[in-house]
Amino acid sequence: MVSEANDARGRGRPRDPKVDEAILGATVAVLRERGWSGTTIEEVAARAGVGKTSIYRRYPSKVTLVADAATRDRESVFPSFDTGSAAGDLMAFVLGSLRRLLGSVWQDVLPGVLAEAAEDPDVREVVKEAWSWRRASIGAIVARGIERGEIQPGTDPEHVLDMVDGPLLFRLMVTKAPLDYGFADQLVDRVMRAVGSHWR
Amino acid sequence: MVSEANDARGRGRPRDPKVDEAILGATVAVLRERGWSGTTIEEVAARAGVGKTSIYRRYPSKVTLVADAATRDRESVFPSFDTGSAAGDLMAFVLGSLRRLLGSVWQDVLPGVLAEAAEDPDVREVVKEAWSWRRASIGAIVARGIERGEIQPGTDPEHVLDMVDGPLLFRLMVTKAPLDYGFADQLVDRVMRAVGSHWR
Amino acid sequence: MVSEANDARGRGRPRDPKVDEAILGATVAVLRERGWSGTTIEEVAARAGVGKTSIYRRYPSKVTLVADAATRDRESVFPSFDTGSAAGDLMAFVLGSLRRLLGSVWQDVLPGVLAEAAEDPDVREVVKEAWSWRRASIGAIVARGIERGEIQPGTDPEHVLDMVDGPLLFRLMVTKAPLDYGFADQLVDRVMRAVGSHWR
Amino acid sequence: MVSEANDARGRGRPRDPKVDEAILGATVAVLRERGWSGTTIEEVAARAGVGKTSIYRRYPSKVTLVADAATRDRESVFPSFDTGSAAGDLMAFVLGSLRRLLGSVWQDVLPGVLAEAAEDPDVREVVKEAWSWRRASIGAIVARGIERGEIQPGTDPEHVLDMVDGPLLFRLMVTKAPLDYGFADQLVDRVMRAVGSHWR
DNA sequence: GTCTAAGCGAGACGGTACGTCCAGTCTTCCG
DNA sequence: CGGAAGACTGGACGTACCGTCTCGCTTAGAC
Repeated sequence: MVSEANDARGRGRPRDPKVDEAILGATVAVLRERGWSGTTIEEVAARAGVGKTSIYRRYPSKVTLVADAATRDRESVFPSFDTGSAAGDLMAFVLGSLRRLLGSVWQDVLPGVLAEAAEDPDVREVVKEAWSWRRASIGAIVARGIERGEIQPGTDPEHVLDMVDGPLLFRLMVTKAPLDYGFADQLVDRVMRAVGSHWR
Repeated sequence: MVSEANDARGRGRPRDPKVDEAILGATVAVLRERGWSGTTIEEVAARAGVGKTSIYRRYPSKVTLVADAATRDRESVFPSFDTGSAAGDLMAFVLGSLRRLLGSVWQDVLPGVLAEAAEDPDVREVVKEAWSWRRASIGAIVARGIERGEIQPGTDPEHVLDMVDGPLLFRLMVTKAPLDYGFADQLVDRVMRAVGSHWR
Repeated sequence: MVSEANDARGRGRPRDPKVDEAILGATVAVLRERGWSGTTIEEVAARAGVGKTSIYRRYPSKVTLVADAATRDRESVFPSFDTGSAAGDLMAFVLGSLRRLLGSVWQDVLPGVLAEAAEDPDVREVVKEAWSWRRASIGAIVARGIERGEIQPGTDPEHVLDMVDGPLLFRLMVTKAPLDYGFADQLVDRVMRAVGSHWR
Repeated sequence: MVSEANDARGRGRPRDPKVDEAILGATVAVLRERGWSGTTIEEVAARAGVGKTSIYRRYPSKVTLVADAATRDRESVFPSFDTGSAAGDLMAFVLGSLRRLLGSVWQDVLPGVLAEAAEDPDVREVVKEAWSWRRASIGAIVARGIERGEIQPGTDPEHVLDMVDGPLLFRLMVTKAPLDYGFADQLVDRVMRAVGSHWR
């Protein structure tokens, strides 16, 4: 997400990668102890031992900074491996998601980021980008499932994403219901009932 | 949510109901044209021709004000009538939800409110409260379905809520995918496959 | 110079005179220990235990704040009393001026204020205002001198002001030559030679 | 004032005189359209098509840059020629001063430079240096006048400088009264009355 | 003909202060 | 005493420059 091809190799002093690191590190630290709304650019800058300018030069807004920091906090992406069955793949994906989510700052910042995204199209773009790997993973799982005959041909991966991430988000942001193994199990069961060829 | 019972009938000048109205009206107007984060108590007060004090006397925070205003914007609650079948009841519920949501300020306001709720337990309480009628409606639908033998006994209404409001929220806040008749149809189909006794 | 008729007696909380005092006091203190350019609104606010807003509400700029503070620092105006002779009056005026100037913050801030005045017409107005009592004093002295026959009729007080404040300013800002009794003596002598009827 | 002797003739690339020119030209331009305080090193650099470093390599501060630029803007120094009488010499000097002053950026820049000088001893040195030719000119005029018997022996040229540059500065910075022929005439008259042997 | 120190434009760096905006509270007067 | 007005403290915002520091390059005298 760092983007803007750094190999512009334009003239002038190049950006110091240590500063990049310091900013992201400080951002994660502040997020952890102050939460989304308690996080200010000012404090991040102070904590990173960096001028505010150096942050604004890299990120146009708090939300882009935080999104980048959260993305890097843990390597949020994990391999979508082939377990041999669609249900297995899904289970692995859901459990992996939960594990990463619960351990990272994403859990704290997601509501704030999504709120911002609702108002700013640029942020929306960032969010979509950040979600694309999930879309891709589900797509792969569904494709393999169809090949194996476990999932109905013509199944739209987007709907599967609705079924997986929808309840997850709902619990995270509204009901605060637990995101545990039982939840994952039910999720997989529902998906397989909805799009499976001969589930149970 | 209109604040505490006004019939304290204490001494002194009673609250002016015109002020209540002016505040709520101005809040909705400002929300519509500035969005959640662009809405400030200051502007609402100015627009309503009211002192900031008169707002703070009624609402402890922006989020409670907005929640009240949004709730009244359209009567967001609607009766959950009995259509004769579980699938019909669900369809009615989902379509009603969509109709109310898409026409009201809730749609603009929800992400912001949920973000606030993630950090402030008081707000979380408000949100839970605001969601309770949906929980109740789903509960009633499920109960009738079980009675009729359409829905598996022991079905947890909470899971059904996950399946209905989860994707809805996900589309609203993340993918911005359409919330239309087709979506509603799929939603109902999935729910019935997941918890129906002999769907299709 | 506080101006803006406070007796608008409009509704709303009236300005707190303690805040006025705190601001001016802090300004003088900061000026003394940091000098003109080292004085920041930020520090004045902090020192006064006052929000920056409360300063900006009263003064549109640093220079107006400082001008007001300096004016009040010592009652810079002093009575122009009648000593019986034009030379005596002038001497009293010059010595009084020196005494007040050297003891107040004016000495430190004058260059900065005048620099600002050179660029901002509003500030120029403030300066003119602040100088008007000197113009008036000289005017009175000249008038009395003409009456007594000591000063040539038709003498323009403005020129006398040139002769008095010009060298004073020049020494203060350029040569840093001493502003002492000898200087005052010479000043008076020159003025009397230039506009006196029969000096020496 | 062009900075230190360039004939160090050390190794390395010599300074590009085009850069010198570009900097000074841009400085004058920016001074004219933005005034003293609106002039920033950053803009001068941009306007000159030059790196900030190239300016800082030549001038340690804004004030030295500006002083140099202003000095070169017009050849501010002019010969103090012998007109045959002290009054004539003085008149020539004053009129020359006015002519140079009013046409150059000095007029805009002087207040700012003097304000800086009030706080920074290094700048004060620069100012004193810049004023020395005036001191010298007046000295020469006074010396010739004494020789001719027109000016009282023992007259301190410094006082004459007070009487000439004082009112000039005062009008320039405080009263904004006109600096015209009449003013010059009065100035000369006053000086001659104050230090002349038998004026009129 | 290399070497090499200095100059060059560009622009990132840590900082500081700016003036603005809101939050939520407090204080006045009017009805 | 309720309500409107608006001043209060406080703190983050995003901007603008400061003066310093790399960068990769050019220039031209010294070797």
